[in-house]
Amino acid sequence: MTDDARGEPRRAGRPLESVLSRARITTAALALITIEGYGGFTMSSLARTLQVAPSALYNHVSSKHEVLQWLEDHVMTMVDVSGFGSEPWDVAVRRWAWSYRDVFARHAPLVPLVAVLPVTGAPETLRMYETIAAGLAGAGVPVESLIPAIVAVESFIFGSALDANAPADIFDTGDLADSSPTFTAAVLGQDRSTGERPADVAFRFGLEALLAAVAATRRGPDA
Amino acid sequence: MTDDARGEPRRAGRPLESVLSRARITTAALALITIEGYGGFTMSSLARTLQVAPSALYNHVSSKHEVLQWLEDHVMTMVDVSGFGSEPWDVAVRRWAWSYRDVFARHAPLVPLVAVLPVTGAPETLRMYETIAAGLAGAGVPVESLIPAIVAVESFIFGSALDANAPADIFDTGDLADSSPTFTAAVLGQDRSTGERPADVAFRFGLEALLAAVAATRRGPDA
DNA sequence: CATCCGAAATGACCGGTGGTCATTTCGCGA
DNA sequence: TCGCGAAATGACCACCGGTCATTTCGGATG
Repeated sequence: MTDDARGEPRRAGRPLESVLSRARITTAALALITIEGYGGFTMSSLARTLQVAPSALYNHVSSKHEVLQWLEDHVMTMVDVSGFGSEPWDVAVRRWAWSYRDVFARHAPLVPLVAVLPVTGAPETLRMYETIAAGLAGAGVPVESLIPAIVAVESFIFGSALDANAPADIFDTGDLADSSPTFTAAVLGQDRSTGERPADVAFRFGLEALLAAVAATRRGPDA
Repeated sequence: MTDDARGEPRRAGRPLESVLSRARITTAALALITIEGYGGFTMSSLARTLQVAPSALYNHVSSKHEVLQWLEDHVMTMVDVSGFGSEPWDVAVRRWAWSYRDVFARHAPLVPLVAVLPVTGAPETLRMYETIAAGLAGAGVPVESLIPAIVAVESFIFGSALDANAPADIFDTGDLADSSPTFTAAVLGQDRSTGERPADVAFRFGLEALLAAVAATRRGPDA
């Protein structure tokens, strides 16, 4: 064959003006989900939003799962990493973690995906990881502790994001209260003096615990 | 009347007295999932396993979601709480937490359900909570700290169960390595001297951090 | 200008899903 | 003996994600 861009990165022929693209699909998906929720998010509804036949989507996307992966990577840009570089490391981590949890509490169905999604093909997610890793490394966390620390905090965040969607009466023991006296007492004995949601209290407790453990791994700026 | 001569002589005459029941459905569901995985678990396949028409299930169950909730409660009995009452509190919690994570790593699709499932109607789950609460209370954890502590540890376990299903190369930065030097170095710099899986290293790190925080809330037996 | 390439959109179509419903099948108690 | 009612049935539904042969049409080529 000649060099006329058969498989060239330069598009040989660009006949139709890209009605569909990763960015457009992702944006439309996010808009649709924000309005309708994940329950109403189907390939048909997404196509309808884009003024396109459902099957046209499959010229740009290999599966619905892939759309959700794109969406996940986009959602990750909403996580607040602004503390890194401008604040003490622990303040930055707190701001990041709370924001991270809040964002994915609003997108809980994405949690099982992001937990197993390779960073390849998720550039925004990787960008966030780089920011966190650099921030922690700069704070003196040794290289070999970086990944375990990040994964542990992240796992806690994912679980907490799911938990944040639990109904308020999740621990109502109802007519089984007799068979679980200690637990029932614990539910009743929660500190309700601050107006904080129970899920937030638990999140603070766990986050501070992890923060302390990360702090304990730190080495001074010199060797 | 065309239904006999089906190999099974006692096919007919079974309509009364519990051909289907919560226990039977749950057991069959677990067996089916153990063999086929969650991908192959449908109401049709479940009904086939039970030698019953799919619609017959709906006389005993209101939705597939409910079947999964029953299953979740049953799966909870596989979590090892044997340490409570026979071992020091921290040993008991460690055994429980590792077992809890392992069980739900094998049943990851149930994690988003159990995270928001009210304990009412999940008696086995409640039994476990009671055991944990009593164990911690007996160790001196004050009542008002019980729920936050349990929820925090549980959230961490759920997130870690999802994480345990991540592919080994999840952090492979590939051709984006240049743009994420610190993170890439961290991935390469993981301590591989022990043969432990990265997910296990992270889980240990987080669990010990939470354990230390729980220990810090303890009060002496008096007061 | 006439031609043709090929990426992208189309719409019919597929197998399978969870779920509903009118109907039938009996064991059992009156 | 007979009818009640729990339980199983099978046809049926709307909708899902996904496939495929076909059509459209902008733009590069000569």
